[in-house]
Amino acid sequence: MVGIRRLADHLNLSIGTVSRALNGRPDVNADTRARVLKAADELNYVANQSGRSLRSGTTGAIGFMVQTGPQFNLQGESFFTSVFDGVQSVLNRHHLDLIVLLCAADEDPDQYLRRMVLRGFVDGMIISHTLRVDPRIAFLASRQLPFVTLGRSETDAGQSWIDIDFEGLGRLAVERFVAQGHREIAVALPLDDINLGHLLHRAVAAAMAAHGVQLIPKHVLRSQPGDLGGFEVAGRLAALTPRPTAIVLSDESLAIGLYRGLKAQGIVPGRDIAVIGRDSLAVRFLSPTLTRYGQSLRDLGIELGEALLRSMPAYQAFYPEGPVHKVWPLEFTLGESDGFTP
Amino acid sequence: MVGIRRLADHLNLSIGTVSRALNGRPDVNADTRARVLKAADELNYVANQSGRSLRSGTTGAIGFMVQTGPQFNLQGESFFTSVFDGVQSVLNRHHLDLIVLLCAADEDPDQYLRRMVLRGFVDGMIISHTLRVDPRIAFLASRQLPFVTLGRSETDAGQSWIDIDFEGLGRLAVERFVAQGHREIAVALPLDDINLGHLLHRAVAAAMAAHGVQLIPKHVLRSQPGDLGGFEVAGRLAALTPRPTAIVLSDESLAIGLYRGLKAQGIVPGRDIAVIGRDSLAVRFLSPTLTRYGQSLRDLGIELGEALLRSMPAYQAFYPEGPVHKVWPLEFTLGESDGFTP
DNA sequence: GATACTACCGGAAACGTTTACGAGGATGGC
DNA sequence: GCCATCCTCGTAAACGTTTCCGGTAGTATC
Repeated sequence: MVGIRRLADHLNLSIGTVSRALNGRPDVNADTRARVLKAADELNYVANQSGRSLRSGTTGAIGFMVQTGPQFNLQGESFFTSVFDGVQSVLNRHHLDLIVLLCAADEDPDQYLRRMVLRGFVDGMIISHTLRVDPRIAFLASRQLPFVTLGRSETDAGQSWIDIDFEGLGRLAVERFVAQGHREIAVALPLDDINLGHLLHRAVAAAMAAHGVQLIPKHVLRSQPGDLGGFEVAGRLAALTPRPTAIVLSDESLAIGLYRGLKAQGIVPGRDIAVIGRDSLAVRFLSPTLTRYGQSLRDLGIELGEALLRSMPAYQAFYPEGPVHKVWPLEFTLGESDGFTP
Repeated sequence: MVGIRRLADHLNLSIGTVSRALNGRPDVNADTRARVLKAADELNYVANQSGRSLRSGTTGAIGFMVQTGPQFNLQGESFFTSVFDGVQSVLNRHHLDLIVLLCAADEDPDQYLRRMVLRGFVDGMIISHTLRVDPRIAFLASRQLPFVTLGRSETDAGQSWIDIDFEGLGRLAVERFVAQGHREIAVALPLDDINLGHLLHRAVAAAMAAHGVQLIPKHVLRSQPGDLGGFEVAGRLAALTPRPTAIVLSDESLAIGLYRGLKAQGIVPGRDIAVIGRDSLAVRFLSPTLTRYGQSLRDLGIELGEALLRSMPAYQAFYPEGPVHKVWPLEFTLGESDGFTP
């Protein structure tokens, strides 16, 4: 292991000068800097991260916490890789690296976040899957660690957030349904207190009410995300009498299981029921094609990365100050699944 | 920020004693230890990771490097979350945390690994997507960092590896095909030099030769992974004259795009062509159902985690010594897609 | 030619922790 | 009563880096 001391000895310089040269400080001669960089490359010296962090208090890494496990199986995935890609492209411009912290399904997310933050690996955090009331936000704020959330929350610590337009999804889907004559409209929501479920629920109810239709409590179908949840929803949907004639889905991959479940019941989307869902790679291959709302996840990731940098003092020279609150616009894709009219 | 010094002052102890108490060293009184733990909890003291790593040379984190980006989009995902889950369950038993390092598609994997390792975040590494000749293995070995690979490689540094049985996949698929009378058999492989492609290719050719059938070079279809690759393969498959009557797929999600592409050509799996693929969550909902080989990915992850711990000196008291080389057994699932006989 | 200033560099402290070493008291055996 | 042993704890030296501070030249100013 070659440290800065050996590098300095090799160059007949002091470690202070070597450090300054490597870190681009102004008070070092251009020639010596070149010499130092050359020698560092030859001896392939790399600064020890622990030493550096200990002294400077920064690590150069940003954490992105996601939840995983059986119930989040297919769901978050093509989703997250696109978002990661966008975030990374921003961070890399500033020599920051993204590390993904995945909380296992059997672990408490609050505890997990706490542990990872206190470990001191990261200079900033991005958290997703925000709950309507989310203790993680208060914790991060209390630690004064820069962070942003993917998803709004009613717990507000003044942080930036970027979110998907679940309210728009609910409103637009309902308006399509109502215009086609539907009155028995259902909505599939997550089980837990994740905020997007609340937003979608409220938006659907409001849009229906605005058209003089009522959202029946029995038509609010809560389930696990992913294909299994969708399958289960299909069963419960088929058992309802009268059966709803239309349904809007909260989760990207609910549609897959829903189609499978409906098929088992002899119900064909677009012929026997109208379905509007969210876009993802997997649902693009459903037949009949799904009518859906999506968004550019890579761009969303870029926005997320920039919002984080805004909140980090070291980078506020590059980005305008102040928190970002942005609801990402929806992109509509017409499919065959909402062709059915009652 | 409360450090060990403030904690020691508060307890009227020396920082040495406090450190020993917290780290479970034997030479500290049981009462004082209890006192220390209590105070640490109350003042919610958490050891600074940089200081600890600097002194002890360990971080308590294990890295799992995966590649992402457009061409790895849907593919690796339900796959990896299951593997991660297994790895994590092992590591957590020893208070190690898993952090996921994802290499963007536009970055050189060797450079990325190098950077992350030299950053000094991790005590050990798991790498996947092993190439037939993989410089990362030599690099990790030269750094003497404990590591294991998910996937064999011809670059051998004596490390442990766990792999999926691609040779079995090729052999068993071919045997099924041949028994059904197929002679024009194709195989879909990855584009790059990833070792699994080589293994599958060789196994298919050998199994066919053993039955007096020849693998025609034009029937080796190389493509990107994922649904897009599968779609492309379908087009090239349909263009071949005479068209192969059977195909075996290397990638978990090729089947999705393949089905879509075949459908566009009016070719139905199980009726016009026999298809055998690999299992994943997404392919389970194809229609006609896919005949496929899979494996318990969570168990594979557990094995992977244990293999890594074996190679770390600090944990060799818990696990038997020596490298692990394990080819994971296949689980067969009969579907409708290989029902076609020429 | 004295002063002021600049450019560059060395010295040394500090970051927070672990751990080798030794000191002190208590205990035990003879 | 003495020596050996054990238990418990304090002291201090590391780990590798960054950064403040001061010092030495050299140059410019008058």
